[in-house]
Order: sequence, then C-alpha cells, then structure tokens
Amino acid sequence: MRQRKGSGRPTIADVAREADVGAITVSRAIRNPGQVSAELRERIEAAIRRLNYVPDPQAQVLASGRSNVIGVILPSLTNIVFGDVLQGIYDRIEGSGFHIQIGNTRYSVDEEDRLVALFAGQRAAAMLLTGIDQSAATCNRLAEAGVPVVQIMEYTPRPIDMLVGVSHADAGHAAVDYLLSRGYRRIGFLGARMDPRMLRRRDGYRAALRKAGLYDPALEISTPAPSGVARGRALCSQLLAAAPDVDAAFCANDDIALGVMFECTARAIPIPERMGIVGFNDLDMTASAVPAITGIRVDRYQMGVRAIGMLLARLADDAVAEPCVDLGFELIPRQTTR
Amino acid sequence: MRQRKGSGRPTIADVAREADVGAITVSRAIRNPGQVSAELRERIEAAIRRLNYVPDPQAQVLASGRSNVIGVILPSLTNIVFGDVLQGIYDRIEGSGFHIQIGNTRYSVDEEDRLVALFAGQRAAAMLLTGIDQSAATCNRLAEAGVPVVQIMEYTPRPIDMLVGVSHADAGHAAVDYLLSRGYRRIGFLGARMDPRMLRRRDGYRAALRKAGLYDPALEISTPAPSGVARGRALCSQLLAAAPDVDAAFCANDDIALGVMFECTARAIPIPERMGIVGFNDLDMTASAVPAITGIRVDRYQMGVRAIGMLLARLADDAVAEPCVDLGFELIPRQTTR
DNA sequence: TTGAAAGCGCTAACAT
DNA sequence: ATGTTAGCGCTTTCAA
Repeated sequence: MRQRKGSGRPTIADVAREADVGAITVSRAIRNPGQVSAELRERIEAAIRRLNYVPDPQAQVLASGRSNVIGVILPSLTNIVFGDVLQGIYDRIEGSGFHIQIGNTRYSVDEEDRLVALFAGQRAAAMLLTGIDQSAATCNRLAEAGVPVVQIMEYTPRPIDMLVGVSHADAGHAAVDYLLSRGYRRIGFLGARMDPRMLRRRDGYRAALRKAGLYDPALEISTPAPSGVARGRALCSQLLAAAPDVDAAFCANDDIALGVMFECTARAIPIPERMGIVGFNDLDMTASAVPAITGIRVDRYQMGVRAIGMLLARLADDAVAEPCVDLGFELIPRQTTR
Repeated sequence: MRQRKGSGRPTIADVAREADVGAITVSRAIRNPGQVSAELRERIEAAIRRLNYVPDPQAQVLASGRSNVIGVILPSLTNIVFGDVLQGIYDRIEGSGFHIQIGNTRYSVDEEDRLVALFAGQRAAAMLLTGIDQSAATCNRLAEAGVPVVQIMEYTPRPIDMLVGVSHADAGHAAVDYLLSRGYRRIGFLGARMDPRMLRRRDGYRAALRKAGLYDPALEISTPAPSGVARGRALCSQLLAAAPDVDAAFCANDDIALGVMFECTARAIPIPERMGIVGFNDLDMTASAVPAITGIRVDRYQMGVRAIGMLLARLADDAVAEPCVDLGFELIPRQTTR
C-alpha cells in the first residue's frame, strides 16, 4: 500500500465519517446549506467544529476549476495614489470570499504582459488593470482567459471589458482653463516619470493653451525620471530659467506641485500673485500646505471600490448596470491661485 | 463513463503523450531538468512549446503539499511607509518562484489574527508580520502552521521566529537627545493614531526628557485619530495653546512634522529659532521642504528586501546567518533644528 | 435530499 | 534515468 503524507489537517472525509454522512453532503452543507436537511446540517456543523475543519482552498479550486483570486495589476506600490485605490479594493473585496493578488509592473508594459500571463496561468477569476495602454498581446491573453476584466484610473469609451476612471486629458484641460480664467497667461507644465496618464494631462494642457493661442513649448518641462518633491523643486528651477516670465505652473502631480511651492517660497516668489500653482490629486500634504495648493481631485478610493464591485457582480453573474464609468474630477481652488 | 469538463488547457498528460514519455518525466523535466536525460528533455521542451503548456499551480500545490505563497500582513496600505517596504518585498521576491499575498489589518490585532488563520488555512509557505505585538492566539496559530515567520518594523531580541526592524524607543530617545544637544528645553511630543510604534517612540521621548529632568506631561499631545498633515497642524495648534513656551516638537511621523512646519509658518513662528522640529521617516516631502525638516531615517526598502530574503533562505533550507536584525536609524539634521 | 464513483492536474512513493 | 500507480482534498456527474 502506498503512503503519502497528506497535510495532517482534517479533510472533508474525516468530517463525513464523524457526522456519518457522505463526503459530498458535507461539501454541500458548506457551500449551499439550503440543499441539506436541517438534521444532517446540524450534525455536519457539529463535526466541523469538533474537528476544527477548514476546507482546503487549493483542492476546491482544482476540483471546481473556479479560483477565488482576483489579480490586481498596478504600476507602482510606492506612489501614494495607489495606496488609496488599494484601500478601496481591499475594503470592497472583504467578505466576498475572493482574494487579491497584486502585481507590480513598475510602469513597464512588458512586465504587465508577463503578469497577465502569470495570473491567467493561475486561473485568476478576474483581473484589474491600470490604465488603457495594454499591449495587443496582453489583450489577446485576457480574451483567451475569458475572465471579467476592469481597467481603472483612465477613461475611454472602449474598454477591454469594464472600466472606471477619469479623463486625464479633460482634467489637464480644466486645470489650464481655470488658470486662464484667473488671469494667468504664461502657464508652464511640469511633469516627471511621464506615464500614460501624465502624457494625457499634458495633452489636455496643450489643447487648452492652443485654444487660447497661448501655447509655448518653452514652458513645458518634463523628465522620465521618477517624480518627487525634490524633483518638483528642480523642475521649477528649470522652468524659471527657461522662461523667466512664466506666471503659473500646472503640475502633473502633487509631489511636483509641493516642490514648486517650496521652490517659489525659497526664492521669495509671491504665490499666487507672481506664480500660480495647480497640482494633481489634492493629497493631504498639498491641501494642508501653506499656502494650500489648488488641485484636481479624483476619488481614488471609490475607484477601487467600484472596480472590484463590478468584477464581483460579473462573477456572481449579475448584470453590471454601468460597465464603463467616468468617475469625473473636481478642481479645488485654494491659495496658490488668485 | 463519467465526464468532467477540465480546464480546456493542455495538461501534463498531453505533453507526455506528445513527447512520448511518462507524465512524471515531464514533471521532473520542469522542476529538475538535471534529472532527465538530454534527449528526453529536448523532446519534452519541444512538446511544451508546441502545446503552449503551462503547469497548473493549484494542482502542484495540492499534489506536493507545498504552496508558493508568502503571506504579508501589514497594518495599512495608504501609509506611505509601507509602500517602500512593499517595493522591497516585491523586488526581492521576484524570480524566486514565490508569490505575495497581502493582508491589511487596519491596525487591528483581531484582524491580524483572522488573517494569520486565513493564510495558514491556505497553507502559505511563510508569513511576514508587522510589529511585535501579536496576540497569544496568533502566536499559537503560527506555531501550529510551522512555517517560517519574519516580523518587521520593530526590534526585539526575542522575535517569534526571525525579525528585521529598528528600536522605535531608541529612535525617539535619539531625537530628543538631539534636540537637547541643540539647546531646546521645552520639547513637545505630537502623535496620531498611536499604534505600537508610535507609543514606543513616545516612550523614548519620555525616557530622554526624564533623564534630563525636563519631562512635562503638558507637552505631550496625541490622538488616536488617523495621522495626516492637516492633523499635524491641528496638533501643533493644541500644543501651542497648552504650552505657549514650547520651543521644539518631536513629531512621531512626517505627516505631523510637515503639518507643524506649515502651522508655524502660517503663524510666523521662526523655525528653528523659536521652534525646533524633528520628524520621523525622512520622507521626500519633509527632506525637500522649505525649511527642510530634521528627521529620523530608517531604510524601509531594505527592511522589506531583507525580511523576504530571510524567509526565502529558510524555505530553501539554508541557514539564516542573522535571524534577528537591528537595521538601525540615522538622524538627519536639516533646517528645522538649530 | 443523499450518496458512490470518477476525476480535476499534478507529484510522492515505489518500482525497474 | 524512467515509468507505474496511487492519491493530494475536493467537487462534478450520475443514480437512487
């Protein structure tokens, strides 16, 4: 007789023996108690408690072909904006019976494709992707996997499957329109890392300034290097050197906006009179700064909550009322604009 | 004959048939190529490529009893300090064949216990826990699970298993000693959320001031409410009201330190002359602020890297040279202290 | 409503 | 070095 170790933990067969029923009845009592008579159900529940039985999720997945893991693919873990999204994701998933597995692309499309392949191989039940710039290979893999997919952060009317995000081009446009409405004319753009969302914010910036006949490439400073407050200060210095008559900066994120504010403070450049500043994300650190920084606010937490909600609805075979959501944004005027 | 759906994907049996070998040989060729003759190995590899075969990890786990998931339990996902730790964790895990599953306790010991039970049920191969204040029940569960465990963030010479962290009490002590050495005498403490690490920083603060004969409870302001820059400003206002003669603040984290700096700026309180500020974490936003904020720096990225390194070593049955690491801290003097 | 048998895809144990 | 068989713990299928 062959012998294998086993896990040492009680199995469904142990519970079945203890309760004097068939294994499958235990299985049903766990997954769909209504299907089992009250009497057996009680016996089974007592046996489960007595043995301290916990179903083995790996075996469940293998036998049923259904996994309870949702793959979540993000470009960064250190960027604070994804912390809020993750909080929403974890809050919404709780109690659903599903689990999150995180993948980190470090802003690489290739890495994203690798992660989608990995998650598909693990039979993830669904996937959440960041942005709308997946490679064709990635889209094929997702189609083959045949699982619900939701994209977040950005908006497009033609998502892979479902989507909840905002138009970063519109947001950039709105930021510049606001600066124009407050009388600024020489409006610069400052950006770092220049991921797809940054680029679209810049597109919005350009469109707004072109419409006003005020676009000047000399006012655009950006770098592929990672973002940060220190980088914001450096970019601000560059902008002031390149265009001394600049009177406002649209900063593609709040790190940069805070850096610009500090640099102007250090140079005693009056804010908002000589220099207006608009940031992006309306983080606590910019909203509570002195002077408080005007910025674009997006409900990132809600984005995570709704994205997971859509996936769970699909996994429950419910119709998803709105599979393509534009969450919108809000410009919050503060003290860095007049 | 019974029929089940199957996954539709090629299985190891398909590969074996295609290569005209036994299934177990394919299994070995994948896991331990050296065990298989070059000829068969080539045939198998060709068959794998032809069929586009990907092993099913669930089935591997079930058959071998070995999981490749490491459970990582953190108290928060929005707190930026854990972003850096996570980055280190993911960087180190890459290519190891293991995966991370994250649990979020929201600073609740009960939730931590629930997550440990969950991960143990999923047969996580190892676990990473935050802090050193796990409940007795949690420690029992971990002992029962019998998997490698590493604790991070804090230091104690008696960890559950392995540990890499720093002494927050020592760091708090050092911050106050530094302020004392710079001539500050009425040194306040400001803290929010007051998790175990915050409390230990406060213990260090108290010890240092008591040693100097300068401890005054009126100078301690803290709140269980979540931390943030806005909260830092509010705490600063409270401190100034409660003790107008305060001449320095040790802030239990950088959110608060930045808020204090802003509040003092708004009130035109000269920094560092009338008010010294020391923060905790030396984040980009405080290090690049104007004035730049003095603070305690801990290598959080490295903490994640080393913690996972220790787990991987144990999982590979290697001896772990140093299973209990004090990573140390550094006080970086900047412009908010004279 | 309940159960027996078969099998999910893979690997450990036992052979050769 | 390779193969055979049994079985990991669960659920599906079919039958009663």
